[in-house]
Amino acid sequence: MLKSKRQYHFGEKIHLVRERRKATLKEVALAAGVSESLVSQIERNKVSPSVDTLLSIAEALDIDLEYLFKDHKKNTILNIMHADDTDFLSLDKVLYRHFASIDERNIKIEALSLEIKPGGEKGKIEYGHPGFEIGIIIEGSCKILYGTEEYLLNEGDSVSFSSDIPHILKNNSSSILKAIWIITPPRIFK
Amino acid sequence: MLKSKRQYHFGEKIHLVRERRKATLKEVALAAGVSESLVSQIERNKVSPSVDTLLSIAEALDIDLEYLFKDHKKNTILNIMHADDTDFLSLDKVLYRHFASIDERNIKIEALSLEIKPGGEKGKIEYGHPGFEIGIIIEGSCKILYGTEEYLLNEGDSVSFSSDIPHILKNNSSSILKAIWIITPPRIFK
DNA sequence: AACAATACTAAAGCTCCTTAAGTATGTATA
DNA sequence: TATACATACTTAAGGAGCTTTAGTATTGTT
Repeated sequence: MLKSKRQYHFGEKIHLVRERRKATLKEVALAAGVSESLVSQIERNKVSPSVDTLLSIAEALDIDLEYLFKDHKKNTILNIMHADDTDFLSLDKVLYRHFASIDERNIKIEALSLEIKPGGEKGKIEYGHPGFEIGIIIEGSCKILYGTEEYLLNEGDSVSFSSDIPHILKNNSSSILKAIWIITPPRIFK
Repeated sequence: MLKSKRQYHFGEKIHLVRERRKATLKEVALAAGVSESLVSQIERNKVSPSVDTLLSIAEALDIDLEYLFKDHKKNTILNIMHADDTDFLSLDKVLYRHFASIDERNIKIEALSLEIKPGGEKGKIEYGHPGFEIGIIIEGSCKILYGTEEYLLNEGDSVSFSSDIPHILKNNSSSILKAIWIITPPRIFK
């Protein structure tokens, strides 16, 4: 039987994060409960660590697991979208306006502006979807139905929730509602 | 020396998926390139597999890594913060106002409102920090310095960037700047 | 009963992991 | 300058435990 080729390498990633955190091998080893030497060997891909070891180190360095396991080509640079050339999607009484989004390290976040005219609503009460959302009311007021609950939100209020419970945002007032919505993972725009 | 306590158990999850797929130990072992015996031991938590082994098996069974590693004690509920009882932090000419944040499934996101008075600035040009940010200008205008570059942002503009390059936000105008800022991982509030 | 198929167990081999010692660099002291 | 000391990381050898091979147990089929 031939030697097994190691498929997965985490060394560079761990080393990079450790450098950014300005942590020493000793510190990481202590926090992870393993030896300093082992961390060094792993960073240089001398060994393929056990799961327990890898996860302990990831925890010690506060590394997101998905970052470890996905190939990711970085070099994210600054990205500006000006107000007049943002994508937008208008349906019925709701205007979605796409802002910036993050799609790195498998962290996918989307921020968008949301305008709902009086009588309009966003979302469907029938089903939820996996993910999380944050909403910030910039102007106006609205009601949010979350599962069987119902809440009133006014200007300056914010809300965060797990999307897998059905949720719906209703503008029953007589003025327009403006809000910023943050969604992960992105759903509206691809 | 005492036995090391194993922190992470995947046995049940792997076993469950294998049953659902109606696959035998032998089939999985073959596809993963490991022995049948090993798969059996892992499913019964007799051993803590190496990363290579675990990932090979996960691949063979087409298991989503997130499913393997996340604790699913999900009971996130909706969380509302009203405008008048949000935390805030005021320093010099900058007002931070904490909004909602997400801290689930290893996704940590923080949204906050940012107000910078004329002449004020946020960030330090000396160093960056790991993470990503999204900014949306609600009112006013400002300049953003990113590495060696400099950009002008007006009302309605948005910006997204990797935080590990030094960045600074300056309000050189004569009116207040209001913005929504989204940060991951959170830094300002713990 | 005989046979095959699947799952589990025991012992031997191989890899990870630790301990201990080593190198390299920088800093302080005489 | 020389010496001593401290910090950060690497290397080597032995022990712990993952992994394989081989064998046993259980179940179902003809």
